[in-house]
Amino acid sequence: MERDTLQRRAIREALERTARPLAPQEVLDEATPAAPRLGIATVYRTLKSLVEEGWLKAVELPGQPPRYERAGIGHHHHFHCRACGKVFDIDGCVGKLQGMVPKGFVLEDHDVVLYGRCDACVK
Amino acid sequence: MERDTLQRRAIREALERTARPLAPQEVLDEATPAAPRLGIATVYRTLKSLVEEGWLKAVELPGQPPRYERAGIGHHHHFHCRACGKVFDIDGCVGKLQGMVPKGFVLEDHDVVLYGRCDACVK
DNA sequence: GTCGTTGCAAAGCGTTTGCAGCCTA
DNA sequence: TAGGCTGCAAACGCTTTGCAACGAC
Repeated sequence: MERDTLQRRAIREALERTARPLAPQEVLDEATPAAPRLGIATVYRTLKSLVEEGWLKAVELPGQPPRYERAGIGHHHHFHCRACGKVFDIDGCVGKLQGMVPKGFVLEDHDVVLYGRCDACVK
Repeated sequence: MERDTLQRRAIREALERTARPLAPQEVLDEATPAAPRLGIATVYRTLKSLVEEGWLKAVELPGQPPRYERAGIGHHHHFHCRACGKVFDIDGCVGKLQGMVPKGFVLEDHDVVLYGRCDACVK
């Protein structure tokens, strides 16, 4: 069913090697050295199947193309650098969200996205 | 410079009439009755200029097409109902965000999106 | 009459899909 | 060898742009 190919190995390794969420194009760039003729279509197909498999998680940010990171790293949020466009994982979580919900509404989940400059871009 | 045309009046009125953020296609649907030959290109162009003008604000939600709402209603966040898909404005704001930022990073802004069911869908 | 504005169609851009050939199991 | 996997190119959906006609001032 799930075959072990050079391309999938390269894509998985690219995602394991990088600690931050990657966009499809970034995955292609990271994986191409290990799988030279890799195409963007294969990246999209592989990312989709890895998400369905539960190995990957899609990270959706407002106004941004989806990015992907390894699943199972626990509840966290994201920091989006306005200078370089990279997305970083943020530990910790805000509180008092329940109090913001209007009467009669049921709160099930939440997203927090921080914007600014990463340490590399501040310099 | 800024001319007063039937199309712009129709688009502005559609956005004033509706209390929630509207997607471009929703704006077209709302404004077409008042401006019959209105095209989607004009909607995009007008929304863009209304944003630049400061009259409108783009509302970007993760994985969603951009929506637009009137600017100047103050800092707030959004509640996205998973049942009906509508987006509601939420007053109030979380705290302690600065403490979540990694060392060396500069925090400039943030987004909070709440997910759940609105009062109408809970019933 | 000038020139900003509009509608249409074509072009972009990121993502998905069809298909013939390739390669894993 | 069978059938899943891949690369290429075409198809897609949404947004932007080029252009000639239109209409506000």
